Amino acid sequence: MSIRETKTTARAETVARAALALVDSGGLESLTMRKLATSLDMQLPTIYRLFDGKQALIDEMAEVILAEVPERMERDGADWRARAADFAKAMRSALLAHRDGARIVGGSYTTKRPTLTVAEEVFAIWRDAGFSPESALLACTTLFCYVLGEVLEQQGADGVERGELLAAVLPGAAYPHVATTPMDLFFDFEARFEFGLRVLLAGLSAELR
Amino acid sequence: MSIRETKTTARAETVARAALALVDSGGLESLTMRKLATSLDMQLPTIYRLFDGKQALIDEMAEVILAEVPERMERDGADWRARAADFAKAMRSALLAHRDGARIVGGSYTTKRPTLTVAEEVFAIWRDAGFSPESALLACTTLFCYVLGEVLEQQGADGVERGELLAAVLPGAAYPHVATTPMDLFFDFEARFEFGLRVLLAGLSAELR
DNA sequence: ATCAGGTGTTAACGTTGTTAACGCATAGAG
DNA sequence: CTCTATGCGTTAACAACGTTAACACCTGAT
Repeated sequence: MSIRETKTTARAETVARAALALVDSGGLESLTMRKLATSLDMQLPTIYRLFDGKQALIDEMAEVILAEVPERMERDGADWRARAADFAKAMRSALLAHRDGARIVGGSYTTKRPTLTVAEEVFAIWRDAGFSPESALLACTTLFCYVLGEVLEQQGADGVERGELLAAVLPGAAYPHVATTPMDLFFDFEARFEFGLRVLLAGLSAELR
Repeated sequence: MSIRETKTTARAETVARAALALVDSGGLESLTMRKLATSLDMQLPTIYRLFDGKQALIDEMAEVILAEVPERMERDGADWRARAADFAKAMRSALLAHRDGARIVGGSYTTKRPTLTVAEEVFAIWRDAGFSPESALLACTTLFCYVLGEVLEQQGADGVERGELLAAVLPGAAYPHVATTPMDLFFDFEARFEFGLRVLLAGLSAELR
């Protein structure tokens, strides 16, 4: 029955949200089926009645994260470049909104409604701009992979002491170029994203001609 | 003593290579300290004398993967665009050379010699092309993150049945743009990478001016 | 010959993901 | 109203995992 089906998935979504809260406070490695169960005042095997296993849980968590992407889009630009930038920023902020968000999304593979909704909206951006269906798909995957990789690196650097990297760079005789680059920028992830997004949009402009 | 130090790291590298062989045949989740020990005919705690824990092992594996990047570069182009493409292809093939290679590299964070060697060589590409130190760094991180994200998606799609995705797309009334895009291209990762690389290089050309 | 420091081994601890088996309630059929 | 079947929650347990303490060994310097 359709009503019972939505009821079940709504429950699964609640559990996935609780799992995300656990990850937010302790990182992905701290996510445990037992902790999740006690945080929800339910018993362990009850969770296995909602998900086929831990990976299915993580897939649902990825879905919850991606579902926030359309909500974070502003859609105020008519220009396709503004619309694409809008999407990229929304996806980035959705991934950053939860600790290890990029690892959760990148490690799962899903084909449910939120993913398709995002895909539909993003395809429209490039189709409206005049890209061919093939180029629109490729533009979509390129931007998606870049944002995913960038946030992955940012969230992976969270637990790392920056002095460690900067100190390793100091013995500069062997690495002259490394020694003369401003490594503070390496940790300025806003600047990195701004640069990468600008470069990608410029490249896509060239592709359009 | 320096000799003893290199001796130890050479042993650690051997163990990391054996771990990579295990991952190659069974995926990253199948990597177990116990299996690794028996595959090397050594006892479990011996491995803990070489690595502080499983994450340190994975860091070393990432280092082994990245160490192959310079070896895979051809360095036959004088044009900075050819050199940058050379690096990107070398990094991609190094990540693809081992199952879950992108997850291993993306999930670890290291500052040892192979990483710095790669960084040095890649920085040189853009510095020689006339980029400022800041732009060279940002160009490097942008390209790195894109390649990482792209390979991550490719290797994540390995275990997925393609018909599943294509079938999910079929109920096309709700998703007109999705339904009219050639989804086979989604799994043509060579074409995806070629497109993304071209776009990035075009965008970086624009940045140079 | 003695002693110290690194190397390998045995055994175990606490946790993890996952599942089998059982009891309960609730709803539909007679 | 009674009987029955179907789904849900609970108890208990399994096998496997990462990690570490304790001990035995061997080698090389004093």
